[in-house]
Amino acid sequence: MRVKDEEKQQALFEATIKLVNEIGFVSSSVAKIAKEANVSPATLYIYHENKVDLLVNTYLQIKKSLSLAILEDFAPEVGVKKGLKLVWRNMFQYISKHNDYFQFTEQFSNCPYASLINKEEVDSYFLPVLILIEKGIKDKIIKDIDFDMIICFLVAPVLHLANPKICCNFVVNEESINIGFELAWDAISCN
Amino acid sequence: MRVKDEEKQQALFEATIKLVNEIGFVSSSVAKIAKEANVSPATLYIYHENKVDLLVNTYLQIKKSLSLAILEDFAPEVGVKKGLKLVWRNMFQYISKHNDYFQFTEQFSNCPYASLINKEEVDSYFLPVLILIEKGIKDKIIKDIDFDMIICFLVAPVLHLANPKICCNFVVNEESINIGFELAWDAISCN
Amino acid sequence: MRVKDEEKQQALFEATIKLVNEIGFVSSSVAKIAKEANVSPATLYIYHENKVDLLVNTYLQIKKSLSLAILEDFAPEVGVKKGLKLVWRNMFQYISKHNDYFQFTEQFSNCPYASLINKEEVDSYFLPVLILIEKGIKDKIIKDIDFDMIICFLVAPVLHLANPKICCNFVVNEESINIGFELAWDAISCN
Amino acid sequence: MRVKDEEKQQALFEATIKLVNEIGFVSSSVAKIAKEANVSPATLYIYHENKVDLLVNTYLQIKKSLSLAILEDFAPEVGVKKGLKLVWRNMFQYISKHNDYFQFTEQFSNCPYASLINKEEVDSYFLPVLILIEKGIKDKIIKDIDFDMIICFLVAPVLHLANPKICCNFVVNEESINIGFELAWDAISCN
DNA sequence: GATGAATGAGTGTTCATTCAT
DNA sequence: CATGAATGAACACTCATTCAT
Repeated sequence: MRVKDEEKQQALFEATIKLVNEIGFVSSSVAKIAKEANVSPATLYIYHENKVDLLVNTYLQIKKSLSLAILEDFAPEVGVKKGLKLVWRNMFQYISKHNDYFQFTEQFSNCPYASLINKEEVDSYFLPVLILIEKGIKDKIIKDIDFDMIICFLVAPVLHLANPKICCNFVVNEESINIGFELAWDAISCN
Repeated sequence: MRVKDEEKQQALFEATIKLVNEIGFVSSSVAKIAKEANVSPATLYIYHENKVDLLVNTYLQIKKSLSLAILEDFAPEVGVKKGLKLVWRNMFQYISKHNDYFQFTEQFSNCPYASLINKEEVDSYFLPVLILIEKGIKDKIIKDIDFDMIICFLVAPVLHLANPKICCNFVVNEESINIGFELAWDAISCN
Repeated sequence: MRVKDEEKQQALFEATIKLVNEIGFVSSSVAKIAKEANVSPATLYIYHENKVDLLVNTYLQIKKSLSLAILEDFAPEVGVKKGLKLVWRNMFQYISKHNDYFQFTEQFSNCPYASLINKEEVDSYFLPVLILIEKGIKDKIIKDIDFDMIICFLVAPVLHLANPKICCNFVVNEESINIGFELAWDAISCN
Repeated sequence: MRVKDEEKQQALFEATIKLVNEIGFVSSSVAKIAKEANVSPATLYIYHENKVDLLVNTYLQIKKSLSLAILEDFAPEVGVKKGLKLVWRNMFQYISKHNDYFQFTEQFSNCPYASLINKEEVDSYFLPVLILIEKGIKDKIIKDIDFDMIICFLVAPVLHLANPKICCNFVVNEESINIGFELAWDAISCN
């Protein structure tokens, strides 16, 4: 993989996301993606080993940018609840702004290529949040239960609400974001 | 004249679910599905108009059977919390038992074919639960907020926890089911 | 071939002609023809050995009916010119009335199945006309040249003019039929 | 980057003509044509949008080459009869030489794809001949009747006589060509 | 580095025909 | 006699990938 033209690289990512969202994995052929990116199919293979590699790399790049967005202005010092609330709001805002990225990852997460992802590495992007939760548990602010369970009530509702395919009526605004967080907080916090 | 063979129909459904789970939508060709079902590719087209029709019908059948399982022993008279708890437990048990069905629907829900589903019809399968929640709101047992939000905290965590691709460590047992429900209940109930 | 229901037989012929004209040989499958004739594909095979047999039989039936139409009111006694003129007019009238039959035979004559036809048998349907022409040659009313050449100037123009695919503007009426015959007669007669 | 191979293009045309003549439109599959042309089926689609496009383009190329052959040495100055006689002879010679091309167009003209051809454009190839005929009519050398009728007696007999499927006994030589033309001329000329 | 041509293997689908009733 | 179910083979076409330039 000889990297040269950053623009082509980016055009390929965007073409991939756009096409997969519009016509799905099944119909998104290399030829179509290359055309959408104004690039020859052969060129695509300079930047990615093969088709699966392209998809995986696209996924990883999105996850990376998501983690950056989520941790924007994040400061553990403000306390557990305030910290998590910021993360919660950042997630909603990122997803609202980049709904196409989000749709892509949702599709990708549920397809067999997902198993090619190094989950631990992706998780590490979000480490500061995990540390804050652990602190919350230790300080008896958050219920002392299985970690997956906590994450579940913090993440799953966001993905559910923000997914227009599932919640087509849900409106994302400051108020609904706050209400949502209060429910999540009621679920995981000690009383 | 021969008569349509119910066994073939069923074999097709099972082959579809198995293959889609194992190799994904992209690689699940009609030829492979037919072979897995011990049926000629041409025969598949007697039972389904085309490949998409096969996938959609498979999805609908699963959703139907899920709704039946969820509502087993359901009796609104037992009260809001107990009623919802039963539903919650039924969901976990169904998903544990039929993890392959569940995986299929998760993939399907996030692929473009999902838009071909009449969502209202599918929702209607679960109507009794919706009515119980509405009663809970009216009786001030459940928070008076957007309906989607309530559903979200009741459904999304189940799908999240039960999905081995996401929560590979989570163990489904009587205790973890109960804990999960208590969190969900804390989220949606009036204190 | 066990013949029983004359109606089904006829329905099959008409369905074949209609479909071949509308969508061509290539797309006219046995299944479609059977459906058009309100008959099961399997039933078709009671009346015809296979698909080619169906097409050939359809062609032969049309040729037979054409020969009957052409020879209607034919009487060699009226003389060579009057006799041929009647035949000429009968041809135009038959083709105008049964343009779908005609289109079918034109397509069929130019496809490889045509070689399966016993040309001599078909020609024999039109024997009286051939005899009249021979008489015309003997009586020095018609030019004494190759027989094929005579037939050619009597038949080819009709097929050409009556074919809406070639002569889309040509109008078939009493006057144009007469003019056409005069040209043909000028061509073949001893001035 | 490789460059489009003119040889492949030509091989495809010839394979198409050969196969369609030998086994007909119905049996001439893309796979067979590609094999005959020593080319991958996929390659065929680089040169032609689809199968119909291949057939249409083949037809058009033949018509173009026919028009060039017909107008070879054509000079309106030699007069109407001599001019048309040259065209008549050129047609016979071209058809004799390229009987396979001719057979293909005969089949094509009578199949439903024919409607995809821009007839006016094809006609324009032969414009000089049409102009000569018009001059003949104006000069009262040719009968003043419907144009289609004139064309019919000039063209249909050639196609008829030259078609070995119809006139299997007819021998094309200088004498028979002349005799044929005299008949045609007797038909259309003002005696 | 970048490309369009080229391809064998595969796609979803339909085919002519036969089978079991 | 009549049928719809059933099928292996074939269909037109597209695929991910490589090649020659």
